[in-house]
Amino acid sequence: MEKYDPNTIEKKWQKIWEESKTHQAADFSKKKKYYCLDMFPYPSGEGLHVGHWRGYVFSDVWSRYQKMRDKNVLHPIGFDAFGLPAENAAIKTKMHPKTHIKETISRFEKQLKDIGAMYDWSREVITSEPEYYKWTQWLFLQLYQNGLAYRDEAFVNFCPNCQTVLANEQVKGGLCERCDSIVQKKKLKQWFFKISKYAQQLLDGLHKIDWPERVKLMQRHWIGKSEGALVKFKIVNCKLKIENCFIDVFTTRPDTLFGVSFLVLAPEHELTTKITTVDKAKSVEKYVREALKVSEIDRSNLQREKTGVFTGAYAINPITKSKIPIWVADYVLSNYGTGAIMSVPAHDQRDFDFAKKFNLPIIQVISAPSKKQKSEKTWESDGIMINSGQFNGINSQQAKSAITEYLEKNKLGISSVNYKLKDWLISRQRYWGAPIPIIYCRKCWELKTKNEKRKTDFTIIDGKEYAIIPVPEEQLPVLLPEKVDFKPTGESPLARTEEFLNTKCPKCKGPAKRETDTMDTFVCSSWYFLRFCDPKNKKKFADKTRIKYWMPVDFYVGGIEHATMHLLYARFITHALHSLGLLDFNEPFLKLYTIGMIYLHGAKMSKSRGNIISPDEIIQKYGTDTLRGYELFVGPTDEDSEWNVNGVNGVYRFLQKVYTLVADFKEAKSSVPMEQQTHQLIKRYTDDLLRLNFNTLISHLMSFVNLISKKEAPPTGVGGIFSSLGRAKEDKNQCSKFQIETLIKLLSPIAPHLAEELWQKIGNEQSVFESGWPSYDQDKIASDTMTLVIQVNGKVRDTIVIKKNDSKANIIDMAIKRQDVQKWIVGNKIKKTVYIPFKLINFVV
RNA sequence: GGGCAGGUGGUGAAAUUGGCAAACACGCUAGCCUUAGGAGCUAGUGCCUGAAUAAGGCUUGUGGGUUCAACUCCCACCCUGCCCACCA
Repeated sequence: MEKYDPNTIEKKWQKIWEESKTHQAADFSKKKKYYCLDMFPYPSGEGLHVGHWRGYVFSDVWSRYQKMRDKNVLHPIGFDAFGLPAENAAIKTKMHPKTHIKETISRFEKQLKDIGAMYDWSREVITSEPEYYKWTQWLFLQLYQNGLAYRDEAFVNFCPNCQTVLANEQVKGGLCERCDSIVQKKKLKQWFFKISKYAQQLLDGLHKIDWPERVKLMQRHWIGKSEGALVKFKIVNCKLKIENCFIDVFTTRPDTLFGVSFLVLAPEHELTTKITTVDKAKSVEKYVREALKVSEIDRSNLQREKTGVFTGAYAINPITKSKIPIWVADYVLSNYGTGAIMSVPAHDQRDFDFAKKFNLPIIQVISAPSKKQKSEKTWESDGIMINSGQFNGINSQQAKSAITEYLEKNKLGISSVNYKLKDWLISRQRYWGAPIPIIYCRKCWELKTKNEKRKTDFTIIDGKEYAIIPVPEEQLPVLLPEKVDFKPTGESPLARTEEFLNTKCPKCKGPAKRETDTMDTFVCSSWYFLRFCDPKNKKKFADKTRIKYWMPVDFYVGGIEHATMHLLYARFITHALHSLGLLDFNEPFLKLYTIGMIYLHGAKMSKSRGNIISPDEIIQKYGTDTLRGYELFVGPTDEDSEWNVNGVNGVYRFLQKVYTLVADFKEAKSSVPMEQQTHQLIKRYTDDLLRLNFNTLISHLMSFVNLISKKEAPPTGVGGIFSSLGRAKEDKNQCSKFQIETLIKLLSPIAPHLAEELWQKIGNEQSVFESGWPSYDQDKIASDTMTLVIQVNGKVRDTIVIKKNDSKANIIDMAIKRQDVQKWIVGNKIKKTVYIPFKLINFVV
């Protein structure tokens, strides 16, 4: 008996695959294309653990299946190599990020090659290579030239630990997504991408993509569309220019306009200081100063008591014409709506709390259904309008549009849509990223005529204006200099590098300064799937016809943590490039599959917790195929699962069993043993595969192998999925070639090395992956006899074997006569008989 | 506070979507083999009552409902995880 030696087999086949270039995808083919993509990893010094492997195995099984379905499969891999993790690790190990990343990538490459996946390594991309980031910079320029990238001063998120600003998406619950530090608000001049312009498109696009509902929902929430009205409140005794004497307010409840008893401005609101009366100036100034010091998490703490201060100013309610006070309070957010609200304490809990605390009037304008209303509470739902002049008596839902119409007619407001989605802040004060290809030129600014000086075209550095000059495309890439003191200080390390900072203006050829911030790594990863279509292209980000052939990605596999980061950014960039006429589709990923996390001892695997299982050791002991098998077997791939160290051995035992079964295989003398079961196996396996239930695939194979290695038929009715079909009576290892070939083919996506070896062993010269997917014959699955369950009052009392063509009356008669059935119905009258053909009979007594 | 998942043996889980709950594995028990076993093979293994391989009862978070029949559908509640969170 030969022994299963995974390490020899796996080395052998990996070498053969590599030498024959079998995994290289051909651009253009008569075959149908299939683009299956993993979210490419960022190489960290920690290496991959079995949790990371899960997704790679999953996508590879799917890719190999597609290949056996005769598709032209593109299954590429690369590295998201710029960014904080790499840079921080480099600082820690006192290495240059470039050297560090080189080492970690080569470690990752080895680990990824160990998977035995059908990656096309000839297309590998590394985002920190100039050949790649040249096009990331080019992308920036496309957006800039089309008004989709701009530099502006705003209150932004700053991580004091990472020493850089962050995008909204990278702040989770007031903490830095990377390092969990408390994020501070700072007013800074930064680069933004205008993702907000695409809010509606990004919302609409969700309808046409096959993504998990959970992810779509997260994106919908993040985009956060609200419909309502913008209402103008005129400021009383305003000393500003007349057009500035209004406070704009966004509300989703125009129906409550008669109930507005005061306005509240956010501390950051530009009018706050301008409208404050002299006698209140001191207290308002103090309040604003203190409010800006409070961190975002403290500020958004719901338990916190409301604070605020009166500005001394008043406004006019546009509909009631009554004079209402204007307050400042930090419960109003500056970055949502207009940064100012109309307060309706009777119908909003927050306004109610504020009104109670500062003793402000509460005006009820919607009557709640009598019983539901309690005196001390607000009523936030619909009801009948009261205290609302001509709108009294109608439903508050109708009042919404009626009042909005009234406002529009009288030029006091307009209906309006608001989104939570804010523009994407993409500049970073860190070293290890793609330099922003922008130059600031003082001379060009001075040369401009007065009416050419638009706000978007200049920036202020050290109190002086500079013209913003994009680096011309032919000068790309703007190389990231290597000799840099890259220690993060909150200011860009590149600003300390004179030879980078000082440059020549491409327009006027005079001395100029470079932008010294680098781009958020998420910019690099928001277009890499396009580069895989044509990774070596030196003239374009990718050739148009190649993109047309391969894109969009058919199947995208990765973690759910990117739901409102990478997956949103990549969609935005694709939508943007589409609107610029550079792509003829706008959704990059047709189908998305999210991988669940692997837990060990009830906790997420992580180095800091010390509960990491490394694939390397498992491979050494059991081989890659076993690990691949267990990664699937551990549980449903889209759910979190607990890793069981012993479970791996079960898969190993199974593969060993398959190996000996095939190695000792003697063709059966009898016609075709267990033909029916084999067809049934193909059906069950393929059905589960198509439903992406990969965790049950091996179970089916195990059941099948258990069945064919039985020596004798066990008594009928004993467990197992094939029990109703009877068992083999042939001697052990007397199989048909059909049976063995089917087994190997079905096993091949999961255990490709073993499958290739066994395929060769039974006399095939071509690869098993060229052999096509087995098909089943429905007629051969159907059986002449079936096991029918007999219930009495819903309880199983017996089973009988019936023939396909037995009549209903005949079957009921047979069933009723059974001893185990008689026992329960004797002496009772049968009230009802339920017969479900080929399934069961239920007698109700 | 809002939203979304999920809750099945000692463990990971399965159930063709309303039709035999616990497939397949892990673990455990017994036996065989072995100098030895963290190897292999064979058998058993949801829980309770029973000497039993007799017979019966119970069981999918809890409580109700619909149905001949519910892990599956409906209602209420409890617990766990995730996302968002003073978003006007």
